[in-house]
Amino acid sequence: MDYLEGLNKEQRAAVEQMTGPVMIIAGAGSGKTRVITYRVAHLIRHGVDAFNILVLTFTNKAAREMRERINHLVGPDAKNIWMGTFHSVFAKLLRVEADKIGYPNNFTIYDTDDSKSVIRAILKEMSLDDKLYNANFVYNRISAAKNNLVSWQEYQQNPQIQADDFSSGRGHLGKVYENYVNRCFRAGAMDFDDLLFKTNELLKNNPDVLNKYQHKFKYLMVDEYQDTNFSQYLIVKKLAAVNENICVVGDDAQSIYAFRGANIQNILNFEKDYPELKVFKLEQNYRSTQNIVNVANSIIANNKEQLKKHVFSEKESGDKIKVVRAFSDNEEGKMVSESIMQERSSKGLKWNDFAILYRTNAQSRSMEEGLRKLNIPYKIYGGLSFYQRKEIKDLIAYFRLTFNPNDEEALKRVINYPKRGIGDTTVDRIILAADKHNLTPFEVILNAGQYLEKAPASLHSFSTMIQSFQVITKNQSAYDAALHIAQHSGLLKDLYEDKSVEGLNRYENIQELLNGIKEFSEREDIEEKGLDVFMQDVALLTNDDNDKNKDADTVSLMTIHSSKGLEFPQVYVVGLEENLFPSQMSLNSRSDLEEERRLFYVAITRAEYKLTISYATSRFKFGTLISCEPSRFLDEIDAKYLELDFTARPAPSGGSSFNDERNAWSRPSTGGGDSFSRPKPASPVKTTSVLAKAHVPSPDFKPSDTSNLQVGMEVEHERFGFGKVISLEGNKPDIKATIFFKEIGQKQLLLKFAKLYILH
DNA sequence: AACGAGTTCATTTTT
DNA sequence: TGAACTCGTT
Repeated sequence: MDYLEGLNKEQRAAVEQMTGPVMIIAGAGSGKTRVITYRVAHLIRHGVDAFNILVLTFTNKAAREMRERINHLVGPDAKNIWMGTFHSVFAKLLRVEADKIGYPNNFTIYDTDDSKSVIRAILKEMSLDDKLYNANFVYNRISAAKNNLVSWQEYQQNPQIQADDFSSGRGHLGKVYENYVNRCFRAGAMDFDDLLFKTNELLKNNPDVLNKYQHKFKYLMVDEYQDTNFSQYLIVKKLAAVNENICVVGDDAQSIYAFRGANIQNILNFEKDYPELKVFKLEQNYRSTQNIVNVANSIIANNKEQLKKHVFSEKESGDKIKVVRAFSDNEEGKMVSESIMQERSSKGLKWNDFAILYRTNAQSRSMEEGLRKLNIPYKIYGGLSFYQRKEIKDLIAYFRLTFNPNDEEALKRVINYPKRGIGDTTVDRIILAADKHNLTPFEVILNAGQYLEKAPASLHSFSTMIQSFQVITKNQSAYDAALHIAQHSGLLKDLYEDKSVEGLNRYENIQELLNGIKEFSEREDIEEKGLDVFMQDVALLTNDDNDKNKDADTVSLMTIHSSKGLEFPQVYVVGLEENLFPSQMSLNSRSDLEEERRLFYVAITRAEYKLTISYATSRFKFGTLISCEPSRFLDEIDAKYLELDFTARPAPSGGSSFNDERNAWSRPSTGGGDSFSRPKPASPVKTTSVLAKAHVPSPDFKPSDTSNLQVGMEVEHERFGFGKVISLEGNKPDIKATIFFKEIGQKQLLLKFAKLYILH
């Protein structure tokens, strides 16, 4: 068992505890992934069948990484382990068992945009105030309900929830929830939360199914357990109920997804659920210097809710943490870039050794600018992923529609893109008819003549096209089918004809997707490689699937959230300002603020030996310059670990004690004192439209019937004023009139739209 | 039906 | 700043 040699005592004990309920509390940098992968390897070496192991992670990346490492330890057997994110594993399971819950097994997975779009449509149909019923708000509310396994029926019956909704004037939320669920069901679609919600439903209502998977998954492991929500918690609990070989790994200090329903209580519940529980604490940090670990500890000590543990490092104490102040977000980017440039050359490092971490994606811009100016290669992780780009979603919508014509969001997306003369009015009529006859929109289109008053021929050719795609996908490889659809939908041509820079880019992205599909169809390691199989994973893929130049030497830029689990020799955490980090949204409750603090903890503990923190005293937000206060988190760090670098601007007269430094955090003295206080002019000059100086129509202005309009007549136009008809051309409804207006000159107007009052 | 100009509004984090 | 939506013109 040579591989056990590389583990410390606690790690090894955790690995060797193969049966029964196990909880591993793993401090940052304590070798958590190592323990999980070794533990899996250990199980397999002790005769556990890989088919009986289920490993659940939070991100695709973690799953991939783990699979690679396990593969390395145990060889090809690794591929028989069920390993993946909660969402992907249970999506797979649901596809097998779909019929038990009345879903087709080719169900579509709606992403957040799709879900919100459905909600918007419902709100519109119910004519609810879209301020009060903001789609984002409604989505989050429904999502929270699902994550807590509250069905729409329960939602509507729960007095507490109803009281809440009524008191906030949103008494219809329960009905919206109901309609949303039904609409998704009709479309054969599940949203992200459904993948877990429906799994619970499935396991609850089908004892035989539950039994089957309880015996299949004899050994369960859950990574990042602190990030699980109630829905996930319950699935795990149910699956583990027979064998109770369940091992969860987590760190309460790194719980940063409560906003998405994650519940720290799950760790506490865990102890209650399994009295036999064995707990292992991994407290030695192998990643960072003592200074960094100490700073992290001093930050997290401000949180009330946490499990007791003592993370320590035996590495050297290392450099102090550098704090940099800039006077603007752009300067912050510049200073960080210069620092990276300098560190790299003086220490002979690679770009790879650096990461810039920020709270919000929007902050990447000023960083990018700084890096670009110095020609520093960088890569942004996260942000909007490849699969979220419009053109990619468009093509994928065609694929989706081909496999599931009931997919309403896909339908709405492509029915008139590229333009084929099926406008909003027609689409509205289709949906209306679908509601009325209890059909799916696609079924209405198929029988347009029967259900619609007037059915444009374009509808028929559209449905014929989709049906032809269905035939193609049955008979051709994923790549050939995808290419065929891209071409025959007209999408490729439409993009090709757009010669703008962005258009070119979009075209290339489509090519890239097609290449990805080609690679997929040529894979040796899987049996089924139809386009439908490719599609099953797409909705769950995120940022870094097509990571071609993974090994390129670049500086990494990402949000702190997506940095979890990673490490870099040198880390820059930027934007340490009140209302940004901690985020404005977190200031209302203690628990939200504590989550921000844990986020800061995560950021700090990414660094191996050098950590730089920066903030700006002013920054652009929503296009306007605002002045910023340094973050309260800075005050929470013991000053003895810090090295202030305020060289960019003269610091105010230097106080020597730490408390005096509170002033030093603040704005550098840029001469006149509060130069940032009111950058806005007193009068917010409202952009008065051109209408301001337009013609004011006569008080009794009303449009005349213009069907008998003649050349030479004098007319009044609501905005263009008085004029004379010069000529008339065209026929039937498209008559175009050339009119000379006194005030603004000659204009051409289409009579069917123009509102004209005939004077004589 | 399609397009363009203007307006409003929101920005935390991700499967 | 920008995406998403509305409104008016062709």
